[in-house]
Amino acid sequence: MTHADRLLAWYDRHRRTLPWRAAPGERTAPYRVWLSEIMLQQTTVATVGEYFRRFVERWPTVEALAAAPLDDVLSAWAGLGYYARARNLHACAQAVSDRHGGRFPEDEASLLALPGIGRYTAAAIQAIAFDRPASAVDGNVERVIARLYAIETPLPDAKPDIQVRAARLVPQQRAGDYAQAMMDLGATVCIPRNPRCVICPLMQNCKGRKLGIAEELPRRAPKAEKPTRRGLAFVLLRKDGAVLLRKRPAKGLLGGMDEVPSSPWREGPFVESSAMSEAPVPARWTVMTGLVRHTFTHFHLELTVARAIATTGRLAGLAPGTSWCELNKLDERALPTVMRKVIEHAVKA
DNA sequence: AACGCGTGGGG
DNA sequence: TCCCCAAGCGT
Repeated sequence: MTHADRLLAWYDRHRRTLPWRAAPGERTAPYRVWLSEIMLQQTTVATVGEYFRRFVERWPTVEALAAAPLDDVLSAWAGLGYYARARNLHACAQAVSDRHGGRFPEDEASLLALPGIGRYTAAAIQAIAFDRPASAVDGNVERVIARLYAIETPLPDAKPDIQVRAARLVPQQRAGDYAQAMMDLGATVCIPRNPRCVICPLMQNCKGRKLGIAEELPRRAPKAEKPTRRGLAFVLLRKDGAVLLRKRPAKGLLGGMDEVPSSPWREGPFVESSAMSEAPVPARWTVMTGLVRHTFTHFHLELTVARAIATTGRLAGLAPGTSWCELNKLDERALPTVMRKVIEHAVKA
């Protein structure tokens, strides 16, 4: 019995039902495979579920998604993080509609040419949507392979070796099930801490287990410490319960998303009086007690929050790119989580 | 080829 | 409270 046979037999018994997963023996439509894979990049299954359902209900086809305004896509994506994914998702939908007549290509080169589709996602789409024997190596598979072969080289240096070994195991038959089985194994059995080796279908083959070092693998290069940036966020409220928002630049951190105005976020000591000079409008700003803390990929953020009530006279001439949004309609806006926390902090206190 | 890029849950 | 890390990609 080969590695793939053992894994597929396990998968047939333990296959999970997921929103994007077709019934046994059937294929998920390429649009759904693609959409779920983009959402699942660096994001947990539990988080993605509801977003996936909302997206496919609102945009049932790639052409519908391509026809949507980018801002609608960003709003629907709000909270999922890594917002470049949403921008690329939209661009990719348009490319598939325009270049490929609304059908996803099956070959690796064409897939890799689409925005937001890299090595892993191209392989996952080939395998899951088209049952082609492509090797999809994500973080789960890296862990499984590193343990299976007791690869002691730390990531990311071990990646080429892992890629080669993973590719050698891919079966010609049931490639889609195999790809999902490897990821499921990593997500439910060969987990980062306290791996459940005793129920693992590959236990007999696992060199890491034999050596007693499975849980320590994969080793990783030490990561850099995160600096802390600080700033002052301005929540301007209208008496009827609306808040002033502005649009962030199209690229970079939270690119294309909405935010409340704020002073620049900088490392080092926070000087409230100088930050206050960045206020979007002259008003009686009240500095709230407490801080809003948020951690991004590469830095911690501590925002002090100032609040003011807008007087009707100065509402008209606000800077371009700014707009009012009623507090009960914030869900419809492209507000990242950090900004929801800021507004909540300002309103509830 | 490093680095920039979000967020939430678990230990 | 903190650290880890998750179905990675673009530059």
